[in-house]
Amino acid sequence: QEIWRRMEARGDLYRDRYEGWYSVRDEAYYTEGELVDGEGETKLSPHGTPVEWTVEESWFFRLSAYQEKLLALYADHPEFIQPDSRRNEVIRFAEGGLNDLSISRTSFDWGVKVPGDPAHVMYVWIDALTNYLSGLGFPDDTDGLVGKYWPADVHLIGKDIVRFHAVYWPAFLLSAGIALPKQVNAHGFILNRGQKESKSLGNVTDPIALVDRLGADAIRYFLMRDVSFGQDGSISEEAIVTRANADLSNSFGNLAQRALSMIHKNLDGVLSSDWIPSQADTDLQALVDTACGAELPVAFERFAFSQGIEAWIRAVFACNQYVDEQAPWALKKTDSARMTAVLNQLFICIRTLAIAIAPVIPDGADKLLTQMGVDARQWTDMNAGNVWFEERVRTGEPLDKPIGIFPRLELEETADAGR
RNA sequence: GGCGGAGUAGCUCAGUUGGUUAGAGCAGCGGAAUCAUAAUCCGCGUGUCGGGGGUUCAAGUCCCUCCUCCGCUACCA
Repeated sequence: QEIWRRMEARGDLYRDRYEGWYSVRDEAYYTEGELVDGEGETKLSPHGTPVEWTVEESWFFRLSAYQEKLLALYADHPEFIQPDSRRNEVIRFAEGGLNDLSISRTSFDWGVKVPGDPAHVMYVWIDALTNYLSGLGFPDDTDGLVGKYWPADVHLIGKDIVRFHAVYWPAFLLSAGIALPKQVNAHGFILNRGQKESKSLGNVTDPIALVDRLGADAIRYFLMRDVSFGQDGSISEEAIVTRANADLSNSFGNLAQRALSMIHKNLDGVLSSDWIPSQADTDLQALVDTACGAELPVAFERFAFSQGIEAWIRAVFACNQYVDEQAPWALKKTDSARMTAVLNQLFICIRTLAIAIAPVIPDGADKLLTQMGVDARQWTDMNAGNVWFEERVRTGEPLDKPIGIFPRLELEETADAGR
């Protein structure tokens, strides 16, 4: 209501009659062109619901007055709408002319009352979008939440609601004299085997059941790794299992398992800093540090999750390669000092890898680091040298026999592969 | 209809402002190794870069046109 009052004070609200084809079931008006012919003389909405010519008193927002301001905003702040393809769409839409918005209804009474006009309740755009602010307590800010969290860094939304967030919402805020969010970033849809999920097709995935079968880590990893953020992505159980087994079980999980096992068996689980790194060791650590401390975070910052994870998995590959080249199981008989160096070096790298990927697979990363005896409080100093390692060595806590963190996933035998 | 995006190896995709023999992962084939979750490592790709035409010394990368798919938006009647 406060925002409403501010917009009204600005002179951007006015009352008028609204008439048009209205569908009670859809709670929406349609233009003549959108209607389809029904039986006889009747008209139907695009969704096939009945419509009738309705005349209603309604409050309007002068969206038309904000066309130029919005276009200037898009031009001055290219990052306001991302990705570029969506930005383009919005600009074209705004250039095509903005009509004033009907923002109140009298046909139902549940909802936020219009100040000074109790017969009207606010329509969905107003009360839904303002939740971003009212959820923080606005206009009251005794908790300091509004000051702390607004303006938002980014509205991360689905591509189907770009217009509300990139056109209507900033216009409302401009009118009410409130700071705009810094960015609206639209992601794509997840498609089931390339098809949009729908009730009528009966191909809706139950996310809870999927998590029960495969685990949240595997699904999160797949979505972040295989779906190019901003575009639609195709999902299937086979694809998730294939990806999780290849990267998490075979490459990363097995790397941890083989390294920790050797530390447990050959060093009695005891870590040591009493070794001098060779060229191969420092090379490996540099590669891992660059991937985890620079490439991944930089990519994540730009919402390029798949690219960030790609850098990470390359570091995992490098570690496996290192293990094979150094062959600590052979060093065990020939050069136990060197074996100690190799295994401790691996321990250091595995920790870095686990911390870097923790946002994507928090459960597995947490289990692994706990198993390694790495204090969760040390997760943040990924780039602060190896101080943590000295501390870890000093504790003298031996590693127990490691337990596999990412068991290979199996597809359900049941031949529901048809769908 | 208008505007925009996409069409690259069996699959999922990368390919900077046009420039050496077009790349990665997965899958597949061959080999090594045996510490490890039958996991790992090494080697192996003759792809009409959607079709056709053009510009250029040189085009997946620019221009024209056509085909297919997708998104946003409009409409004569």
